[in-house]
Amino acid sequence: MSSSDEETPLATVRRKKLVSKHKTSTLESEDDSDSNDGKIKTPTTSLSEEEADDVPLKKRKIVTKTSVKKATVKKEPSSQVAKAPRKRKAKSEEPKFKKDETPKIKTEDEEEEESYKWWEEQDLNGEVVWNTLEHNGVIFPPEYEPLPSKVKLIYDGKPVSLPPAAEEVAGFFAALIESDHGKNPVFQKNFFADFLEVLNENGGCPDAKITDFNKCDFSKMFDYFQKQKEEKKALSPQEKKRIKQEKDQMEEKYKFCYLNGRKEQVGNFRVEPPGLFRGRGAHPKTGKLKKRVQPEDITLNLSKDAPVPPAPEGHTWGEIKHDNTVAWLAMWRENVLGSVKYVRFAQNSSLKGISDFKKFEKARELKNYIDAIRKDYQSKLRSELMIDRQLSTATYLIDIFALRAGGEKSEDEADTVGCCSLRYEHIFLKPPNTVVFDFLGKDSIRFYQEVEVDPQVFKNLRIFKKSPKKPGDNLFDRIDPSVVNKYFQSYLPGLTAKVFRTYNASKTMQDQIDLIKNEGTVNEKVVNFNAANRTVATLCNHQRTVSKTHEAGVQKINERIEEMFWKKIIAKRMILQLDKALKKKDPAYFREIDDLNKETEQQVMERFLDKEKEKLEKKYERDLLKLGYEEISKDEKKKRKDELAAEHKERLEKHKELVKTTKQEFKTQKYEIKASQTVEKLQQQVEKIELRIKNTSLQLKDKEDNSQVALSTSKINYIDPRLTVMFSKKFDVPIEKLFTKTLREKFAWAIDSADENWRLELLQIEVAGLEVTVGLFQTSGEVSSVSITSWRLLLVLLLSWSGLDLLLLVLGWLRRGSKHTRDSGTDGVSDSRTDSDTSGGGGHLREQTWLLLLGLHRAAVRVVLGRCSHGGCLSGVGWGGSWSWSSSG
DNA sequence: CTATCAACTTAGAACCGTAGTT
DNA sequence: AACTACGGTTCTAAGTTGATAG
Repeated sequence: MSSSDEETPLATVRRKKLVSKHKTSTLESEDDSDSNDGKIKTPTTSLSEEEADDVPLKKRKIVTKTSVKKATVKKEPSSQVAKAPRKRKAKSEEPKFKKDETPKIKTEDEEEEESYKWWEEQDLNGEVVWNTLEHNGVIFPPEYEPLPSKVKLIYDGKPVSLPPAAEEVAGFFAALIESDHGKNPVFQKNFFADFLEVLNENGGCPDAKITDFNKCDFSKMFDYFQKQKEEKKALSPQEKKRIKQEKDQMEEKYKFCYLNGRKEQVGNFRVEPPGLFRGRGAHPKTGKLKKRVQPEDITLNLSKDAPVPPAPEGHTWGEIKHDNTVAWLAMWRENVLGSVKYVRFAQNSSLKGISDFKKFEKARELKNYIDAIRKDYQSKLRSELMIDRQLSTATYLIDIFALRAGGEKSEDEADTVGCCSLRYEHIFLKPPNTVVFDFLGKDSIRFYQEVEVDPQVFKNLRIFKKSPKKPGDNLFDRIDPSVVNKYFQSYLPGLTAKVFRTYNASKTMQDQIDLIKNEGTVNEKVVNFNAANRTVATLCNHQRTVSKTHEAGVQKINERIEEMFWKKIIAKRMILQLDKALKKKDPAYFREIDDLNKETEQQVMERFLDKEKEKLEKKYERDLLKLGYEEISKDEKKKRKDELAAEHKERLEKHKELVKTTKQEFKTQKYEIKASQTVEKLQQQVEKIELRIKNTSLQLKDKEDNSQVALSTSKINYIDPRLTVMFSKKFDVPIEKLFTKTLREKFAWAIDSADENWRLELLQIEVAGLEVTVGLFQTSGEVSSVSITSWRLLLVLLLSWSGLDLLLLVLGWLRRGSKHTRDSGTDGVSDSRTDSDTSGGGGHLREQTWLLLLGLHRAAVRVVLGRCSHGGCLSGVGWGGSWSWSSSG
């Protein structure tokens, strides 16, 4: 599994191994034959792992890691100063500034920051992420306010006093007693242990010796919190508004920072308040106390010459840093897991935008390599080297089923897995080639899929499960994410497992959008868009727990549908009652009357009547309550009260009447028909009801479809936003219907730069009868200095270029992104940039220069495309990944 | 090497405000 | 006009990844 193996041709590797050792990690190639698939011929099989040095990465989980690293909250800031920077590029502690840029900070009234378009900038690469950074630090949560003395924890039946610090912790739990966390035994145990610790550190409980969780009754505290919530809710709108305004005002200055002199938003400027750690799934540490973060725990990161924001009264900051190679403003170490928490820039900041853009460009680039990668892993599936089999099989799973990489996890985390950490028990093999995946992935979300796989993948999985492997053992014992990623990088620098998820998600979305017909109302188009979105979410296994109210909601809708159907039937019966002859004329129309059986009808009827009555009662209650708030004399109140009561009584009488007639009608099937209800009117009514049933059913289906699938995660993280923008423009759906305000801000770069023809594909053109796909690359200095003056293909040059034998250099002007076209290259580069000027979309791309580089290499064509933006470059892609491409012609 | 860690992205739950009913 | 279901926002946990320490 050493990387040198990968570099060397297989045969060589094998020979080497065979020489050095009798048993190797090779597979007999015969095992590919159908007759003994999965079985290894030689008894001294390479697969056996009695071979201690036959490189299984490690024996899973058996060795307990000395997890004694014990999340120490370091009290000494200096211990951290000592820590060397972990990035190679940050070798020197000195902040790096681009030579010609002097840090300067713009004054506030130069408010042009709104329109800053980083995507028109030249150089988005490089290790320095900021040149100047100024900010106001962080907001701390309010100090704890002890509960009123009457609100107490009940221990063993008696109210007891607690020192404020312990009371606070008890309160954290009390607030959760009704939730799933509060009922979770692990949560309870962890909470109680930490609670006791805090209690004892603070002098203990004066009234009782608290030792038993089960003797604790938190309900009084819980009730108090509930009451407080209600009081807050009951405040007048003006009061609420005032409070909010005050809060906003005090937070205002923390919301923004100055990044390279431009005002940009800060993301999470509030320090996380203390509380109980809410680990997901079966997390061993769930319920542990997350301690209050002090200013002394916090490291600030800002420009050397930026003013250091004052620490809260009586406090000092833990440390002040000036590291401009990282993108955080403040950090602290959290005590439960010992991990670091950062204060970062907001999603709409340029820095976030840049890395988002790069992410999607990288995924787009993968498109040019995916065929080769697939071809490669297909053949590697039969490799004689165990590591190659595992590598190719893992790649298959990552590519086809969008699995995550699956890094190893420690004992004190929830037991969840991804591709490389899949274990024996996570897959079931059903011959001939069906695999059932059943495991918990990130956030303990279940991944369950029964799928058919490539026969060779099936064979390999069977080999990976072969005895003596048993439950608990890793399926992939010779690879881990770093091995897999290294393998990916041999195709394309920067290619990692997660890029596959991004790529496949965006590709799926584009394919789905391509299937949508441009017709119907805007709302219908949005529904179609969401359906496409949903296929992506399903691919990525983005789930949400079915809300507690879901079941009830569905039932409610179903009941509504039943009720509508019932009313429809009644209308039809009335029609017949008015004109019996109609039944003969149109029997189909009346057939469904028989679909409603007696029992169901009675149920529906009774439910309807009950509901009606309930409505009356509710209204009465509300009216009384409202009366209570009114500021009028007592006498007046009494009078009104009596009036309401009388009114209510009257309504109840009416209802009784309704009950009687309805039941009568049900029994006799004879209906009281008002004069206004003619056959025609009734038929109209039926139509109306039918439409309502249809709509409600659609709504129900949507609700069901969306109940378990979360669309937002894929929309935010996986689907190239330019696809959404393309959809918006092509289908004339306002972008507001597809992106919320925050998403529009986050994806401003996409909204600005994509048009209705935007595609993931990077230009297809035809050169000398060869159809070629052209990819993106990063321009080097020489190329970016080429200037171009026409939008048509300008020149075709033959020149030699670093590493490529022959190069066909095509320079062209392209209008806004590449256009996908199969039959004609020049079309792809075509005209119509005039209308883009009026569209107001993004004029800047007019300036954009496209550079196409086609490398001709023997019968194959090496293809690269450079895209330079006015002398600068947008993409972050290097040369290294160019590869042979056989023409489709 | 291997284990660990910093720094970043991705994730669902909780919370909150409001649009769309009834 | 009140209520409530819902969408949107906030919060913070849980991943990935590549560098580095030992």
